[in-house]
Amino acid sequence: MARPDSGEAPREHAPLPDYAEEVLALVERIPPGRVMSYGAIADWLGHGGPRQVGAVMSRYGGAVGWHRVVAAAGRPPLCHEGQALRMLRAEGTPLRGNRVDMARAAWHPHEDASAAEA
DNA sequence: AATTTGACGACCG
DNA sequence: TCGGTCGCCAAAT
Repeated sequence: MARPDSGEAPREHAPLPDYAEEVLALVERIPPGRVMSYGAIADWLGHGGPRQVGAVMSRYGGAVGWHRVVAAAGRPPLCHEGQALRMLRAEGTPLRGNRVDMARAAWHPHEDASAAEA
């Protein structure tokens, strides 16, 4: 069984679309208590768009912290918002009613390489 | 190969 | 603040 590929995260046994690998890899980097918007992910990847990120999450999001991905307005996925809000709250994510306080919870990959701030 | 979908974003009223 | 509309771009059918 020769598999020339190595180094990929064994989160899925089947070959994922290139875009899905990038999205899932970034979603898994989101620390607890923080969230990222679909648009922010697409922007960080440098290509695609918020719709593409959402489309990937709908198919493969179940393997990652999908609840840490919210809309730019701070509202979690419309399909399971109650479920997501509960998990976000359990992680200590700053919520504001049924919406995430993006002003405090918005995370960016750059922060991970720049130590923690106040 | 073409069309439709999709866990959205920004804009408008 | 809320609801409706158009646009985006890759994946699935």
